Amino acid sequence: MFNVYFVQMSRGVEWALHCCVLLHWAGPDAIPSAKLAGYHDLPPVYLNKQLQRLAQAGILDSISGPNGGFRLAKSPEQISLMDVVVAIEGATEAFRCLDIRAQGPTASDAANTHVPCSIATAMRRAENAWRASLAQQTIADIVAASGRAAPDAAVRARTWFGG
Amino acid sequence: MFNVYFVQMSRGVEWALHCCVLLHWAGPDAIPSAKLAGYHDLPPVYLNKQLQRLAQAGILDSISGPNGGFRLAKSPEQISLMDVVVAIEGATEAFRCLDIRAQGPTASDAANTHVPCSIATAMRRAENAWRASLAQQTIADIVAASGRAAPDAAVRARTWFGG
DNA sequence: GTAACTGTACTCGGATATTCCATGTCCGAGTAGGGTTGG
DNA sequence: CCAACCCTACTCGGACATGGAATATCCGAGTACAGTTAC
Repeated sequence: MFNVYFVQMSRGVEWALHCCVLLHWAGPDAIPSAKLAGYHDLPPVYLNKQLQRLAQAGILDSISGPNGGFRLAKSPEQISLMDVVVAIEGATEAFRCLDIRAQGPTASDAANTHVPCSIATAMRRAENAWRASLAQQTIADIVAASGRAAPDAAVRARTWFGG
Repeated sequence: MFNVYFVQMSRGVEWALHCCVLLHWAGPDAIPSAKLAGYHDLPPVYLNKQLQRLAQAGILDSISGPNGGFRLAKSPEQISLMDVVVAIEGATEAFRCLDIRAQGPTASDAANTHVPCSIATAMRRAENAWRASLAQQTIADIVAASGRAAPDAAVRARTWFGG
């Protein structure tokens, strides 16, 4: 019925978030994945794979050929952290409930199968809190916070990509 | 500096929570891991491994020898879901920050290294919401909710373990 | 001089190895209880 | 009959295989620009 675990959140999520911020700072031109990877010494082809997922999710535009690359498909205000997590990790519930109550000698007890599992409910409550927090925060918030913490970061990034 | 991902929450967490509830229902006597496993058709030895961690965390008492097994070391009110998650998964932050800012050509920029990563901060905020929800809920709450949903569950479990 | 064409270099995109961690298993250490034997 | 001893069975506990997913990589498809050539 329910399946509950935590799926691993790959480090690709962190990469993707950084790239979204960098793409915003870099400006409207498309940036090749290799160049984005070079900014943080990430494996270029693997980063490309993560950016593909963002593109499929409609968060980025992908442009082939010379002068191609990736660029933001929406404004930073329209991209929540939840969107990025879902794009990379998939829409599967982080906490899947196996409903192990349905296994074993007591599985046939009628009361079990028609009543939601209290443990799944409790874990889902916690997960929903996590999701709500992610959904509230956007790339624009990250950009703003970074701007306050290190005002020159945007200029440095833009310079690096521009040259 | 920081390392941020989501570590996988093993299904062992779900098993552990179910076992805590079952141990409460079963009464003060120790229950062998094999018998707990049989209740939900779980791999006995592997479940034992998870229960070991709960014992090391002080959530369960482990008793060797005949008539041995595991029993709750605290009252259900004193065991939060967070305690169980930490016991199984370890105390590592679920979201580890790799701080990829410290890599690559811009790593030497002084401003970067002394300022907290905005992305790590945002992700940690979400994770803290998750942890807070887990910390608020206890095994006693699960027991109470299960009792409301299926009043005979406790009796059935006790009977099964007693016989 | 202009325009069409061709070739090249560069980009994404999906199919393919590799590594690592959760999962699952096996055997050893320790213990409590019962049976046995000697007094 | 009683008590001390030993032996067996049962439990946890840590060390050892296995599988699957995340990680990393390679090669093919498509495209835009530049150079070339024909008119």
